This record gives sequence, C-alpha cells and structure tokens, in this order.
Amino acid sequence: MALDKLQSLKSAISEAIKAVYDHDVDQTTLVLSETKKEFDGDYTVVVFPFTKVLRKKPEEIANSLGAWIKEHKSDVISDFNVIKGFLNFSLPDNFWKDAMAGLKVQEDQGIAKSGSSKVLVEYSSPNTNKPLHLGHIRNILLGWSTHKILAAVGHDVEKTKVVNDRGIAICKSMLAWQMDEESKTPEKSGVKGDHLVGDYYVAFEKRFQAEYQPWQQSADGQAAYEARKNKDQSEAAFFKAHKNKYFNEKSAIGKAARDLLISWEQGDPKVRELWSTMNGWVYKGWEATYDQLGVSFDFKDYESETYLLGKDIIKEGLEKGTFYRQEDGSVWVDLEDRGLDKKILLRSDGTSVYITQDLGTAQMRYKDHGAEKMIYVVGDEQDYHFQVLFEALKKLEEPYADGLYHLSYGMVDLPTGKMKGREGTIVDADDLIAEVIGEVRDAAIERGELEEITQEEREDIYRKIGLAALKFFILKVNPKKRMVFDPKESVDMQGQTGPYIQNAYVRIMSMLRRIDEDKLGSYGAYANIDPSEKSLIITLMNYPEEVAKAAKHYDPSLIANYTYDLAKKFHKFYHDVRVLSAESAEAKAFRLTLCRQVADTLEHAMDLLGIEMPPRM
RNA sequence: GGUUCCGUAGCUCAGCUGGAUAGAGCACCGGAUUUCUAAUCCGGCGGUCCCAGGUUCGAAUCCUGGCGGGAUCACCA
Repeated sequence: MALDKLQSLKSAISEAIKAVYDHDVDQTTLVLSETKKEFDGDYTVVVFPFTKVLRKKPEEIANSLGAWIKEHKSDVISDFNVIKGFLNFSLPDNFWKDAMAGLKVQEDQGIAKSGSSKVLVEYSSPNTNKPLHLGHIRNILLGWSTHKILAAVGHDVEKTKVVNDRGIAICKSMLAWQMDEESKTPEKSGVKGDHLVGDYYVAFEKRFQAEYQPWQQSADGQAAYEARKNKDQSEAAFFKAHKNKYFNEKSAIGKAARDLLISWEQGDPKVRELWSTMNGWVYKGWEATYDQLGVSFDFKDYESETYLLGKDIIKEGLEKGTFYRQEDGSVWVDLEDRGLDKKILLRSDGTSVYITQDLGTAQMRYKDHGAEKMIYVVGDEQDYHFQVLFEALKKLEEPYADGLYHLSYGMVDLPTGKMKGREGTIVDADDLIAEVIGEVRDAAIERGELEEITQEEREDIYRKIGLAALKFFILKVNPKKRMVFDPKESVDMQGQTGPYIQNAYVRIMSMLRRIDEDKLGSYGAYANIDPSEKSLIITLMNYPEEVAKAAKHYDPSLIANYTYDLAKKFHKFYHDVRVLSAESAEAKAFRLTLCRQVADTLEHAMDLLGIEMPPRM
C-alpha cells in the first residue's frame, strides 16, 4: 500500500546516507513533505539536519544522496533536483498507480484503529427555560463531529447530555405561566414548545424588572446604593450587580419563584406536574431542532435525577483524607499544590454545589456505563471548573481520571459583538436553520436548476446544502478560538464553504452515473501522470493521518480544512484534464478510479463532520 | 491583581511536532465555458505573522518579557 511506497523512499535515503557517508540514521526521523508547487518534484527531504553530523555542506549532501539513489534505486525515484538544502524527488508513474491501487482496497478509508476505549461524549447540555441558539449549535456540531471522529479511529463511543431541568430558571417560566391568564400550550398557541417556555421566561424577567426598576428609585433602593462598597461604581452598574441579591432577599416575585422551587423539592404533586408538562414541551421542541441538525443521543441524564449524586464520592474523599471538612461542616478540596485554589465541594448545610453532582455523575458514568474516557463539550468559560473537577478526581485516584477531557470552545460572536438577550441579538437555532435552507432554495430557483426532480427530492437537497453551509462555516474554525459568525457569510455557497465541497462530490457522481464502474478496464499502461492527479493522490494518502490527528486533538476543524483542500484539488484536476473524454482508455480508467476515491473520501470526511452529500445540486 | 485562551491581508480563517518567496476564502479588478454541472477554474490587488529580546544554519511556529482582547477566580449553575 501507499505508505509502504513512501517507506521505500525513506529506506533509499537512509541506505544512501549509509553508502555515501557510512552513517546510520533513524528512518523515523526522516521527514518527507510534499514538494511546494513552485519547485520541481513530488516529495522533498530537508538535508539541513544532516549537516552537523556529516560535516558537509547541505548542497553537497543533497546532491550526493540524490545521485546515489538515482543510480542505485531507479525504481524508487525517477529524478531529483537540489535547491539549497532541499532535495526534491520526482517519483515514477508506477508509484502513483500503486499508491492509488492501495487507496482503493482500503476499508474505512485506511484509518488505523488506534483506539478501543469506551468513550462518553457529553454535549449540548442546555437549560430547559430557553430554546437553542447559535452558541448551542457550535456545541452540538462539535460534540457530534468529535464522537464521529473518535468512533472512526475505533473507540466505542456513546453520546450523552445532561438536561438541566431543575432549579430556579424553570421555576421562573412556570410562575410566569401560572400568572398568565391565557395559560398557553404549544398546541393552543401554535408556538414550538421550547420557544413558548422561553417566552414565559422572558415574561418573568419583564415582571421582575417592573418590580425592580421602581424599587431602585425608592428610599430603600437608594439606601442600598449609598451603602455600596465600591464608591466608584455607577448606579447602573451597582443595580446590575445587585440584581441577584434583590431577587433573593426583597423581591416578591422572586420569593414566589423560590417558593415554587421549594415546593418542587418537597415533591408537591401539582408543582411537579406543571414542571414535567412544561419540560415536556421543551424536550419536544428541542427534538425537532436536533432532528434538523441530524444529531442524537444514546442516553440522557436529567439533573433532577442526578443532582443528589456525589455525596458518596465526597464521603470516600473524606475517608481517604483527600478532602477535608471545615468547622462549619462544609467540605473542601485543596488543590493549591496543583496550581489551583481551595474549592468547596459541599455546602455547610450538606447540600450540593455544581461540582458535587459533576463528581457524582463522572463516577456514575464509570460504574454504570463503563466509561474509560469522558469528553465534555462545554464552553471555555468553564475551563476553571473542569480543571478543578479533573484534578479532584485525580487526587481521589479514580481509575478514569486520566481519561477526562474538556473540549473547550470559544464563544460565538456576531459582527456587531456579543449576542445579548436584552438587545434581542440572540440568533435562534431554528430561525437560523430555516433561513439558511431558504437561502439555498431561493438561489436554486433563481438558477432554474433541479427542475426535473420531485419537490420532495428538491427540498431534501436544499436542506443538505443549507446545513452544509452552516455546519462547515462553524466547524472549519479551530474550536478553541472565539469565532465571529456573520449570518450573511454562513449562507455563502462559493469558495471555502460546505457547498463547494459538495459540488466536487456532485461533479464526480454526475460522471459516475454515465459509466459502468465495473467495466473500466486496466490503467496499467497509463503514463505521464498529471500534476493535478499526483496532488490528489498525495492528499488522499494523507487522509488516515489527518483523521488520527483530529482524534488526538479532538479537533473537527482539521477534517473540515482537509475536505476543503481535497475538494479544491479535485476542482483543479477537473478543470485541467478530461475524464470521460480522456485521451486514452487507460487515462479514463485511471481518472475515474481516482474520482471514485475522491468522492468516497469526501463523503466519509464530511460524514465525520455530520454533513450529508446530495446526489446532485 | 492571579490563572488561562487568543492576537497572521480590509474582513473571516488556515499554517504553529522549526525549513524554500507566509497561504486560502470573501471583498475589489480582469480573464476562461456555448459544459464530464461556472455552486468551477486562472490572473491581479492586498502582510512590520501584536512588540522586544533569546535559542538555531534557519522562527509565524520554540523560550522569556511586554502590549492588546476574551474568559475565569461565588456555600450560582
């Protein structure tokens, strides 16, 4: 196979070094890279590193090695040239034909099965008081793609999410619903369930502000402002920061919401019923969004069921002496030896904090699901939380502690800045998806294409193209980076976009539909392989390595950028050479075989991103 | 202030296990087809790779120190 072929070039180089200079080199340290297109040749080895040990000039080394290999290993290289310390090799036609044959027989596109662990990917863990927005989309796409990539390298992967279905937030929506005379339901109102509950959450905030704003001007409010610690703080900033305190201590509506939470915790049947009804609306709404995005989960944990977890692990930690109890009864872990702080794990009244249930959930996932590795797809504002969580589990010497990874990603900004609820700039997930598909539909109608197929088939293609545009736009950016999302650009279909890649695939499918792939014949006699063909083969050979890298770094953007590179090279090839009307039967067979491989690899890679390929467009 | 992430063309981003003249897309200008699907291709324009030191034959890439921006540092989640 292809790798062996490059291996033979590496061997030839090390043999040459031995023969000419009587020096042994470790072949694994030899790095062959694709020759830059401004220069002649296919692969390049940099000889600078040898100058020290061989004590010769780089040009001299390169020339003697090249000459030796050309003389003694004429089957491995067809020619070479030297520019400064760069030794460029041209490889013979047979190399390319063998390499392509090697690609074709490989299953799973030749991706090495490097992993075999049971891996859990947790992604999309939203609160039930709001519909999903653009930020969630980044999370969802990253989580889905990461799970696909890890599965591709052999891991046994399960997807999960934690549903934050309890707490004060949902109680706010519930209270607003109770206060609303209409008592809307998704059925009655025609509003999607998650949006309806979100609307009630907003309604609550409005009612709260209607109470809070006047209070700020009252004697009591002004007294609180006068008593502020930081005298530089403006009135607006003070009251913004004071909001939670007011909510908890003075607000009537705040008390009503908190009472609802207490009733919930006590298991009040009426409250529980409303709670589960409204959450049900949200779940149904979300499901529709997940379906649109083509993602799913193997199982879900509900915070209402897991929030009491973690007490056992705290107990273990106390017994082992890893954690300690303060006089007031609260439990802490000291991570100062690991560059972090002391962190509370259990309140003095014995109730959980956020991290308590995360400790418990991790342990549960290990015990109940056998998870050896757990990937948490969560925004980078929680970097510190996960550092603490992981270090605490390491300190406890939990067996899965080394397999924990926080796939941290940056916030999505708009060209105008941050998304802000109050300013109404939050990009809703459902709206965005519909908009992107609508744009594709409009563009297609304008072009007057796809008129020969059914309405249903057309809609399916619009959906695939629209989602490809959206998903690719988000996934091509390195997750760690905060990214700017321009809604206009996200529906672009030209250039570095999902549709550009789909177009390469569609072009190939269009050709393959016209021929019988089983009757292609041999390309054994094909000679004078075109540079555009070579560059495609090289790129295809790199695919398994690229997937391995993406898996290692948990980074789908590497795959996205790879697909673009491959598609770009294909479009160039398509332009430079004729395929169906090639100059010879061998050339035609060779090119069609190559096209098939490109299509398969593109489809496979895009699938890793959660992007579907349309048969035509 | 401590910690951490980011800083590459007007804009959005690649490249970062050190290698040749730093690449794409968008935008702008100009060309190619009377199609194996132009959702394509080719050319032009556009850069103190945030700054300063250091390591090296060689630094966008590694190290140190700055500067700028984000996040975080709750008995909130």
